[in-house]
Amino acid sequence: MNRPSFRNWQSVQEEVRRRIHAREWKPGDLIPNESELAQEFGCARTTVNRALRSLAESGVLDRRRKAGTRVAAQPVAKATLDISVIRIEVEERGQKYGYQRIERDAAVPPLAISGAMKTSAQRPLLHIRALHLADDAPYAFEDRWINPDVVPDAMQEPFDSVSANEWLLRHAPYTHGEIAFSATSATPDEAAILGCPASSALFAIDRLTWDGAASVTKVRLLFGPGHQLRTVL
Amino acid sequence: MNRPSFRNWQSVQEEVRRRIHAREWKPGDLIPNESELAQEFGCARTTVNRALRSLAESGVLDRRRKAGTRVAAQPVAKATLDISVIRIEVEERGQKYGYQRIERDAAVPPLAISGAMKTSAQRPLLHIRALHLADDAPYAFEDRWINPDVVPDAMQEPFDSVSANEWLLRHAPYTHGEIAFSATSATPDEAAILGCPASSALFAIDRLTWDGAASVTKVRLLFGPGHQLRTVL
DNA sequence: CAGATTATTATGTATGCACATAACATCATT
DNA sequence: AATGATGTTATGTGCATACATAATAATCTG
Repeated sequence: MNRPSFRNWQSVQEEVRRRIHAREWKPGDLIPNESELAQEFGCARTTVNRALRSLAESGVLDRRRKAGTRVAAQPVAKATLDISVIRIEVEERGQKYGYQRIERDAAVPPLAISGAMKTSAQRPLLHIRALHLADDAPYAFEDRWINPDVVPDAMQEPFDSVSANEWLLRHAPYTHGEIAFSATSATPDEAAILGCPASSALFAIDRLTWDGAASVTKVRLLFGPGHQLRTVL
Repeated sequence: MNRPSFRNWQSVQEEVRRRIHAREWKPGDLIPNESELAQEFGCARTTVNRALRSLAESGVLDRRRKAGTRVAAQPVAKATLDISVIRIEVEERGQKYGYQRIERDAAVPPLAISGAMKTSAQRPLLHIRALHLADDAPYAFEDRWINPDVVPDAMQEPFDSVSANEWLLRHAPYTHGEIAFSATSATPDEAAILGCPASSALFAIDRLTWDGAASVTKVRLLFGPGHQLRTVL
């Protein structure tokens, strides 16, 4: 029997996936090296490398120089969440997007905020509270602090029609950030804003972005009961 | 002035990132094509391609054949969550992992389950309920249904010391899956198991995995109040 | 001029080769 | 036997070249 040839990296990847799935290569197993696979598959080593590198990125393989490539013993599923602007998120659900600014002022933030943002405890920050709507119903409550030292232009923005969520993405570049997801019980205030019973279980996204060593903005987004963040594995 | 040369793809990537961050290339802008950049950077087109491809994967650039490469207008932040085995998760927090099986039986699932898993409404599935502990305190409550047609070996497993969470990853290959995050109010039953007040806001992860067209398992993981799922941007 | 055909162009990828680098193995030295 | 130098090996990457492919632009044709 003449073995089929795998002449592009996608088909090599598929074949490797198949062998792992078929348990020909079991979790923890060392697989043949690139040169051997290239010979077997009838393609260049570069092509095999491309396929294996991609599989390593998605967590299926563990690769180490000299040590070789092995099937991930503990296959960590990598779920990639696309965090976009809320307006886009709502529109992609086929709903009408709406926005309401609730509050905008400069204020000295609670210590938890200035601490996390590494700003001076007395320094007033720009504080925005707003509601995002989907089909005229409350969708997400945004509570945001902006560092005016990093984004001075924000002080001139009213954020009454364009959300800070959207404005910042366009005007405030950042280098890195942290994001956390959690569940929280609605305070009476939050419940009133989101139009849900007090103590409802809300889905919370906390995000903190940095431009180098300085924090840009810290935001908490609260989603009403029933909200799901979904993706594929 | 002699321009610096960028002789590896990481430094090319860095330079592109810098230009975008410095607004030399603004969101939506078409950037020079690979050949031009290769010439400017004094490297091969392959190297530029590697850098730009990687940036496109992370959502910073939009690339289309012939149309060229442009800076993403709506930079979607891609948060990658590593979903691993709960035991590993706990151990990585430096805590002692514990496991308790609460229930194991074959039962006809609610319609919501058989519907989602696309199994016959009368078909009994393997039902496991278990508690994961961190430093002897409740950490996560696992409520799982397993499709015995796809994972017959599971019927022989007691799941009293090794969690289904871990056993399945080792013994039940899957091709794809869905995952959803949400917040939910603790039922009295759940509250008792997790040792928290009834109606507490719990963080829920729902996962459904498939092997081709057949569902492998559907699981709901509930985490106690205060639990956060965090990652970097 | 509408619609189909063809050319052009930028990205996508395969290949052979070379060398870099990390990690491990081996052997020599104290 | 501990320590350090050296070699070996598998992956990681760069380069030149060639061709593939998708999408657009230009051209031809009825």
